[in-house]
Amino acid sequence: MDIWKKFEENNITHSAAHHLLAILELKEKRGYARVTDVARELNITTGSASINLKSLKAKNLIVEDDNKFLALSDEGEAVARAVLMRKNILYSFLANILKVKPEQAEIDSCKTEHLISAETAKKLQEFMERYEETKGA
Amino acid sequence: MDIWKKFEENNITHSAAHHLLAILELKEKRGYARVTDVARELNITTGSASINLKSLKAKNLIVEDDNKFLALSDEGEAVARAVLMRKNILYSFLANILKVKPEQAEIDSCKTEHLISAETAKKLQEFMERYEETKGA
DNA sequence: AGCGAACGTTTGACATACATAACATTATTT
DNA sequence: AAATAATGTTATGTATGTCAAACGTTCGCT
Repeated sequence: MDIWKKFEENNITHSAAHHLLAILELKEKRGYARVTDVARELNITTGSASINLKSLKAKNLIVEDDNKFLALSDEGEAVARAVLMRKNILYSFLANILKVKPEQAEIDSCKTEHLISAETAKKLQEFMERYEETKGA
Repeated sequence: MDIWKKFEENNITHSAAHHLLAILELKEKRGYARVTDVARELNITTGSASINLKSLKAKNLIVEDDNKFLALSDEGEAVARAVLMRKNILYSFLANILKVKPEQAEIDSCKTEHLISAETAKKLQEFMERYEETKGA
């Protein structure tokens, strides 16, 4: 019933996913992530980032130390890595198999990375493995 | 720059797409579509439908006759049919090629139908045609 | 110590998209 | 014609997500 409404029923919104990804990337790239860093990374104002990150803290996806440095919780990191993996699978399928132009493949995989189900992601990956094999090195 | 922000930059929102699809379906199935019919089809209140449809009228995707019967404009129909086509391509790829469970394929294709680019849709379709051929009837 | 920059939060505004509920209008039914 | 039902619109409220601008705190430099 009401399959179309499931669009709203995501564990995570597109915006939230990218806040988590920003922290993941910042931590790996620079070792730390603050509100300002996330805002710069996402090219939004610190006001927006502050509010958005607050709700992610409330959901226990992000933790903050006494110096206001941000980190992903275990759950947050799991979510971020899952999204990242899906995006990579999608991008790879679009760019390498369908031969969609890199720029467009980037956009399309970014738009859908947080929306596809675990089942679809898994089956797409398996499909690509078989496909590469068949194509034969 | 800011590829992740392109999520918002769609011609049409998920919600709007389904309002158009509802009208398309109602017209084909019953010959007419009013605010109430759309609300029932989408399982939202008539209040919400009224407001949502108003903005689609403002964008000239929907026209209304003097009896408040709704129809898609040429542009609205083009948008609706494009979305429908993408959904069918996606569903077919997920269900028939990846063997994603029908229920899940339905959900995933519905979530992404309005997000994938024309290029990706076209190339996915071509890929499937080649794939079916290769599989050879 | 004090000044200014950087940082973070809060406020108020806007846009989308949903809900309820009250209200007006139009149709049906007796 | 009057009562009831169906239809449609218009508040009002919620939630997300953006902005700009004001505010306070904290940090660094002189």
